Amino acid sequence: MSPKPTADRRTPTSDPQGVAQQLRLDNQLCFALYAATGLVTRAYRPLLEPLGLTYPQYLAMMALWEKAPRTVSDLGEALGLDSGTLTPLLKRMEAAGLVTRTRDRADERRVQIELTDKGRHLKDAAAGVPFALACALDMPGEEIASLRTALQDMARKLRGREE
Amino acid sequence: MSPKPTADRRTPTSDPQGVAQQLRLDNQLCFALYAATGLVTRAYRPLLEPLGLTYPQYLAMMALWEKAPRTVSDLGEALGLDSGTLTPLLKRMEAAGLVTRTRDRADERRVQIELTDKGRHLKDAAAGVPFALACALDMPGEEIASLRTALQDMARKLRGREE
DNA sequence: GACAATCATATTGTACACAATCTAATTGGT
DNA sequence: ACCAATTAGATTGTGTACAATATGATTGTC
Repeated sequence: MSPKPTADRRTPTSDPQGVAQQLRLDNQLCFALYAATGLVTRAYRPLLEPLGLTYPQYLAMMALWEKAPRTVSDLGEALGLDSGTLTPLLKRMEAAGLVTRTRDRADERRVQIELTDKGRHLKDAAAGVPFALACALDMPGEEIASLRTALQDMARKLRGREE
Repeated sequence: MSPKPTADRRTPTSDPQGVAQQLRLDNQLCFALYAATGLVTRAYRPLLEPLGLTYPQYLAMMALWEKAPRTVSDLGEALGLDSGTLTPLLKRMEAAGLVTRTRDRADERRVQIELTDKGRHLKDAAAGVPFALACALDMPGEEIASLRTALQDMARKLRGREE
């Protein structure tokens, strides 16, 4: 526990104060992000299970509640996912009776995703989810908002680099 | 573009200012987190590919560079992952020659994960990764640190609820 | 010392996630 | 009209991620 100058902890690489600290898990923003995402996903699970949704499906439904019908690629852009992820996800949601997938007559390459009545009505059942999760987070609203803004700013910077 | 009082945007459910706003993707901390994690993972990919590591494997290696040998469950606790995820991941890392997996003689239920020389030396090659990613983030160091702290605080609260 | 309970890991099944590739349809230039 | 380039989805293969279950070892109790 005492950080004495006696070198009782052998550092495999000669590294007084550089790389070893840089590569510590607890010092990584990326790991904090990774761990937080995993925990949030797990916090959603019991809330979404009664609705028959997984967490990515819930995000897709939110995107569709905002705007539907819309194409697969439009949805993919909103969620930051590609067709390899969305196609099977949407097929499962179609099998669950939440959405329909129909080819666009105007451009047969496009597939339009539309909500079914069941899918639309699920919004009412989902209305309590954000509040329930906010309770689980147990953070003041403004703290949540500032964290969200910081993450969105970071995302904007990363998005700018990839195009 | 003009937010006039004329109701030109029909809201499917009667919802003047409540659920529709709550369920908007852009208002969700969870989606900001989800999207940011995906983007960060993608930002790491080109940096880790030369090392032959995926992003979760890189996290596992960081945990092992800090402390090895350690058991699968110990590693799982550090990373927030269960054995169902770690076992195949560690087997791939074993196949890549980075770690060894050996049963503990004292308690045959345990599997000790140890770094190979190749795994240990990979640390030197990984030394530049955190800096390269910090450049990609293009954020002042103190902003990164405060974001990391905020995420760790949130994680602590979520972890407290599940035990 | 048998034996139930517990613990550590592995296995199985389902669900994301993405790179690479394929197919088919549209568009643009000639 | 033709053909190259582009675009939209689907498919395939690899790699996480977790719930549920199985297997085998250890511990506690009698």
